[in-house]
Amino acid sequence: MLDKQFDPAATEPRLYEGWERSGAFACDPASAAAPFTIMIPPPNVTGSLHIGHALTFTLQDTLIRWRRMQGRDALWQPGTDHAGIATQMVVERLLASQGQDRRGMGREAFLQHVWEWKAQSGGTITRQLRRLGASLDWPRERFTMDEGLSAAVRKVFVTLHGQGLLYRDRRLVNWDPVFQTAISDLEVESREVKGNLWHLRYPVEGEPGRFLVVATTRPETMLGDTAVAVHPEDERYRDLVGRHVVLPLVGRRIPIVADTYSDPEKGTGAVKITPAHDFNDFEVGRRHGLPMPSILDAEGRISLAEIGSDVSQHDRAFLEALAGADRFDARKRIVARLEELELLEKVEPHTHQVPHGDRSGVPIEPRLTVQWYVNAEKLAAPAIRAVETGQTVFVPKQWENTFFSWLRDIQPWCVSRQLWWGHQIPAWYGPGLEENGFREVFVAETEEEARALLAAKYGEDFAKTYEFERDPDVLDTWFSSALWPFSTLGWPEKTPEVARYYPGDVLVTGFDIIFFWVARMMMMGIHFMGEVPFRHVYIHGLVRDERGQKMSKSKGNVMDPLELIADYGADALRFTICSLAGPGRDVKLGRKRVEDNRAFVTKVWNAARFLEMNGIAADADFDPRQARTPLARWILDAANRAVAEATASLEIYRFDEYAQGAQRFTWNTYCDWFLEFAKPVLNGRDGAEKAEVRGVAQHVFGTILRLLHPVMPYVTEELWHRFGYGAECTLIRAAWPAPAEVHDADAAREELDWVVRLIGEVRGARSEMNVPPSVTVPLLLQGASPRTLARAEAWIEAIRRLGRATEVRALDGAPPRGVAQVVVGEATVMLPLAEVIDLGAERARLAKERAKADAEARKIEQKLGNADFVARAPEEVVEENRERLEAARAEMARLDAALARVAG
RNA sequence: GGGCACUUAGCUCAGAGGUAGAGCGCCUGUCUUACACACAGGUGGUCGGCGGUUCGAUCCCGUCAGUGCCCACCA
Repeated sequence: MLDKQFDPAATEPRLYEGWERSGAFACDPASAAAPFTIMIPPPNVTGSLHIGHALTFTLQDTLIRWRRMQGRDALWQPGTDHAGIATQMVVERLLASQGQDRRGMGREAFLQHVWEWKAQSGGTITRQLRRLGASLDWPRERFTMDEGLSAAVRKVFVTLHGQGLLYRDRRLVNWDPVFQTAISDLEVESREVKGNLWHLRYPVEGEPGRFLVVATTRPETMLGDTAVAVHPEDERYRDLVGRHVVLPLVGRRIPIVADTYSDPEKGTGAVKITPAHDFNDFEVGRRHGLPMPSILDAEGRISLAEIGSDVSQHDRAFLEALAGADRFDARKRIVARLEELELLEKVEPHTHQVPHGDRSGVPIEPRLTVQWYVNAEKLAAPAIRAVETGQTVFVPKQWENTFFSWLRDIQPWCVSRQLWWGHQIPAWYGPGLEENGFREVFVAETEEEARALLAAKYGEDFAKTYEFERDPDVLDTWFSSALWPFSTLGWPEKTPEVARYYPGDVLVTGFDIIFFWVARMMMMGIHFMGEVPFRHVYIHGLVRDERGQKMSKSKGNVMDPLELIADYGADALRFTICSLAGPGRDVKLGRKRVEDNRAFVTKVWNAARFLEMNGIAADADFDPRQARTPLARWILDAANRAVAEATASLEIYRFDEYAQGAQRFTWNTYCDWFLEFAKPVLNGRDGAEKAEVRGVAQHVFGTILRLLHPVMPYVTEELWHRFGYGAECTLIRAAWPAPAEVHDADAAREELDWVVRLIGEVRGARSEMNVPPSVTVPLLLQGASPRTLARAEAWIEAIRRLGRATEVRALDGAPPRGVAQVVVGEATVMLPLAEVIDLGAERARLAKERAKADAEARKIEQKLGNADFVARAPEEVVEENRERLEAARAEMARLDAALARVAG
């Protein structure tokens, strides 16, 4: 016996273990079936499952389970990401709480700690993925810092370097003063900051009392100014071009240059140029051959190292006191000092966008350093073409615009990070200098190979004793993530997996990593594999709370998927997510929604209990083609259509349509109508009809279990076994339902439609008249055709039960006094309710029905009265309207007759 | 500043050039032997404004307004 309710907490983990143990998740490289591949977007190894994960992984699992049931050789590749900065940050914080710091312990000891942390907490997210029901091929799990994946990283680095697509350059980078590392453009986010615009007076050389006023939001950078730029056509400053100002505090003599970068509309029209601390200024500096002194160190503190060996530093005491000051502190002190010197013209409040490190949350500092860059422009071109030509298609399509807009204006990708946790750059420094003044470098996959290169240049003897210094930097985490679609399959080895599972079928992810990850996988995939990494990119929205607010810790509206699973079961959460996942829409998730959908899980469970109570179990011998009763043919036909719609929806990633459609069929069609129609038959005499209804009940229930399995795997799997459709944990590999051949489905549909309409009308009238269900009455048919009477006869038991009727028969003689009446097709159905109903209310009800029909008729009359419509609209549309008009008029006539009968 | 999306019932959202829909909420009945996490019925919308195309526009085009998001030189 099934328990009164499904118990997810007890059942789900048991089933998951069963699946995993039986190898149900495993792909089969030797299979003859067509592969279907999804690469998991690898979560941070030390992370834990949040609601956004629940969304993306539910969708992926739904696809994988569905394709697996379709007989595809499904691979959902699992794995985790080392997440350089994020992980290093976590471990550093942990160490700090123990009074330790990484610099104190050194690189090796620190990395030891990170690996320990990974060993300790790295299993969390994979455990949680299991709890969600994610059917990943676990034995294939990879980690971005596995030996294999690291080999792929080295191979790619060396290859790109050899191709000239990866190189060192000295230019401004986005420097994060907290983590003290370069970060890429993507790791920078603009935040609106309320600051000031300080107007500073720079004394014009040789003209005492004359000042050139510059406006700046960053007065502290003035120490590094090496020019002032004005627009070449700006009349106000024309005479100053070519002359100099004397930089206050520092005393440096700096030129006034003409450059179109200067915008006469902005500020004062004269802009100070600090090439080492501003991206635009850097370009101006390059154009004018300006010196580029850095005045801030790695931590964003004032450094005088490059400031003034060649200048007078006429405010030497102030500057020396300033050395080592934090940039924001320095800002205050410099402003105060300039004010003292009457060099501060004015201060205006100014709100502007300031780039911040996305992890550290502090303003980034442009900093002049040597870093490794990837020539992204070269790699981007084929990636753009692949999407233009449809080799990879985004769903929804509009995300392609986003993809294009970024790639078409892509900047060199800074891939080196001054961190310890990550793939250390495979480059070793030699004794010499290169032409550009950079240290001589040997790039190779191993130190031996690098040494061989060194030997080739300097001789064996030298190479034998030379102490190599390896580049201490590591690579951007996204460098290894970009290789994920093939590195996980064993590349650069020529494995069967690489041949079989690359390219993947679909990448499922959020729009927030289109640039970080999708675009880079496209670039690397095409470059190294010669083919796009995936055919489709399905982009889903964000999970928000029920009011549409972004979830955040500070708002306190964060939902924990594991808590929801604990409270309502994984099936309920998964179903909720799927049914809300419309294309291009955020998922607005509330606890109530999950609770509501738990009711659906329960509904399926209860349908099963009903079958069980009637002794109905799986019966493989039932043949839908032999079905002859209208009820069986009708539900088989409805199931066929439900399956076809579900399949079509999943094919176009309409998870919402799939989930809602499957739910509608299960609940409204199978439970509310089919099972109700089945009850009288099941309670009746044994015989062919009863046997067929029993057969079709189990058959369609089996279809429902399969239909729902991708989205609610647990409850369906449990019932699959309990009802004998298959052995334990085998639904996961059962075949996706195929349409059954149904004998004359149209006739069955037409017949059942009539029964449903009749019962619906009768229920509606009774309910509106407030007739209690305990009162049962005969249904008297007036004007019914012989066919209708025959149908009424055939369905008498269902009509009695669901329509609260005692009998159904043709009206003979005059209608009784005090009837409620409804019109169903050609017939008027009378319910003699003289004792119970209020005639006035019945009149009002009929009048309302009549008004509806009347309005409908008028609308169509007007349309048909329009000569243009009749002449120009397609004939079938005109004909359809004529038919509808006729039907509306006929209904009105019947309602008029009904009204006449109850006229007071 | 550039771009994308959205605006349909109280709420969350489907929708098709030709009869406006679902779930939730609300109201009314019902503990009808699978299910009150249920059953039955009902209320509720000039489909954001204004133009245009069309026999016909909620749908296509233009425009305006509002909302959200992404990108973009910290004067």
